[in-house]
Amino acid sequence: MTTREDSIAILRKIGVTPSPQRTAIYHFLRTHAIHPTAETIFAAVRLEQPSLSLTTVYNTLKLLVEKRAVREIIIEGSELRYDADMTEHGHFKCLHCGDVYDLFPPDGVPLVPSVPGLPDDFVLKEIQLCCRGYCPKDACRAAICAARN
Amino acid sequence: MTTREDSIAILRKIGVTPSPQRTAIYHFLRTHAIHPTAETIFAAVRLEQPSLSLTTVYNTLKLLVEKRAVREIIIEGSELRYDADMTEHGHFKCLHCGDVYDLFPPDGVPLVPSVPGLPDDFVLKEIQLCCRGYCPKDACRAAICAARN
DNA sequence: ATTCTTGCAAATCATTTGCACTTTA
DNA sequence: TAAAGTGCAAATGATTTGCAAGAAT
Repeated sequence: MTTREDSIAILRKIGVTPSPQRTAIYHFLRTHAIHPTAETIFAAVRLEQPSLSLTTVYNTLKLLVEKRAVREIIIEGSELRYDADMTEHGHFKCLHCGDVYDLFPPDGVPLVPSVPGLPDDFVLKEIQLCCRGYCPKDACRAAICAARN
Repeated sequence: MTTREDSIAILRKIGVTPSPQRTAIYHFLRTHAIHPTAETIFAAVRLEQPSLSLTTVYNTLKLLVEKRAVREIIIEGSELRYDADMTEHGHFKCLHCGDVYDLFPPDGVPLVPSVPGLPDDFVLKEIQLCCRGYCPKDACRAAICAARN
């Protein structure tokens, strides 16, 4: 489940005091798998916590990333996005509509089975896979031809 | 070869007027596979062109990316890096020393053989693969244990 | 002479920092 | 009441934009 209680329990487990702000931010991330930016999180959580500051959003995100409860993902330069789903998965960004999709490999299949060209003496800790292309929406399919210029 | 003449010829071929600034920027990228930031390029090219402005570096990079002569790569958030090598390859960043390595798959092996979890009706245009871990340098290997905290 | 290219200065956007205030243990 | 957490305002860093001056066709 993904109740607020669960989110609080996880925060406690990782040694983060579940203040109202932190709880709201983390719970928002857990219930909205939309890879939000700090700004998006701020706008959303502010609705229930009008006194919330952007600084607190940044502080909390930094803390959660350090505690490995949240992952920073890079989909395009210049802004970081956040994801509370720590299972291994990649991302796909539609070049037309801009939507970002999660790519979950089927059970038992690693996201990247092996990294071609990585020498044996390198120690791999994490993989970021981000693909770009066109999603199946009609408008986006139509844009494929237009992009061939 | 990677002579200045070659760089100029490529710029001509893609319809970019090879001004001294553009030529110097593009040639720097072609001869320094170090994934430089705009700032790094600026500092380097400025040595031979003291009047060069950072704006011109950004303008030129944007133009070269549009013309697909250069690729924007994202290795960590907050800054874009540039790469004139358009062959398919990934990157590996050492979490200890910060060095970025290219990952060239052996001949005939695709960088990512298939993307697990990508539905058939998505059209794939490009893949960015960025790995993190520890490189084989002694100091970096030693840092692996320290990181287990 | 018109268009392209450059470069300065100012603007913008995401993020961080310094510090004072508030809350909590 | 000491420590932790929050939030405002200012600072920073990367990039973009507006615009005037210079170079090229």
